[in-house]
Amino acid sequence: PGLFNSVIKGFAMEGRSDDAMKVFLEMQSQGVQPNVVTYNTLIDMLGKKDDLTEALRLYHDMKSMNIEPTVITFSTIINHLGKSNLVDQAYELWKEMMALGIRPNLILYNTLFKALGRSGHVDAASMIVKQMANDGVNPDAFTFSILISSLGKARKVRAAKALFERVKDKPGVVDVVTYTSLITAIGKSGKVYEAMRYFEEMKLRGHEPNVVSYSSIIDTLVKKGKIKEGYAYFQEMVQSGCDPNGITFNTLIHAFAKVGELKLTKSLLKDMEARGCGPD
RNA sequence: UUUGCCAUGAAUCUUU
Repeated sequence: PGLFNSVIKGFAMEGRSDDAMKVFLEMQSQGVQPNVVTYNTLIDMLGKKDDLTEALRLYHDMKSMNIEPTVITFSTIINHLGKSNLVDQAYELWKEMMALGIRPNLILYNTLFKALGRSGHVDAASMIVKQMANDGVNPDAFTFSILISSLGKARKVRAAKALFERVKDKPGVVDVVTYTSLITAIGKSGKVYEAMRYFEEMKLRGHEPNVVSYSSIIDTLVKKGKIKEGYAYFQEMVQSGCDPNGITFNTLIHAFAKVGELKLTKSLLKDMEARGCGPD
C-alpha cells in the first residue's frame, strides 16, 4: 500500500481530498488493503479541512477493520479536535489511547498540551507535564513554546517567564519560536520594555529573529502607541534581510491609520505592492 | 539497511 499511500499524500498536500478518497477506494477495488498509514493520512487530510465527522468516521472504520491505531493516529485526531476546540473529545481520546496501552511520545504530548492550552486548561497541562517526566519523555523547544504561549494566553505571564527562565540554559529547548512565544506573552501583558529586553537577549544569544518575531514586537510597540519604536524594528527587519509579510504590514498599517499617519500608511501600501504582498 | 509512505509550536485583523 506504500505506493498508494504516497499518491494519497500527494493529493492531500494539494488539498485535493476528493481525489485522495478516490485513490483510497481504487486501491481497495484492486485488492490492496489500506494500512494504518493510509488511514492516518486521510484522517489528517480531513481534519485539515475541518471535516471532523468524516475523520472520526474513518477512525471507527479502521478499528472495525481491525487495523490498530498508533500513536500517530491519536496525535493526528487530538490535534484536529483541539483546533476545533473539542477539548473534551480530545481528552477522551487520550484516555482511550492509554487504555489501549499505547505509549504517548513527545509529539503526542506536545499536541495534547496545545489542545489543552488553546482551551485554557493550563493546570491540566501542568499535571500532564509531570506524567511526561515520569514517562521519561523529554520536552523539546516545541513543548516549551506551547506551554509558554498557553500560559500567556491564560494571563499567567509570571509563570510563563518562570518556566522560560528555568529552562533557557538547557541545550536544545529554546529557539527563536520559544523566545517569540515569551516575547508575545510579555508584550500582551503590557510590559513593552521587558518584551524588548527579551528580544535583544534573543539576538545576543544567536537566535535570529524571523518575520514572526519582528511582527510580534512591532505589534506590542505600536499597540502601546510607540509608533516610532515599532517602525524602527520594521526598518531593522528589512535591513537584516528579513522579509515582512502581509501580517507585518497589516500590523503597521492599522497602527498608522489609528494615529492618522497618512503619509507613512501610503508609503507602506506602496512598499507592500512592490513586495507582492496583496493588501486585504 | 531494526527499508519506504502518516502526526506537534510563536505574530496582525475579523468573531462568537
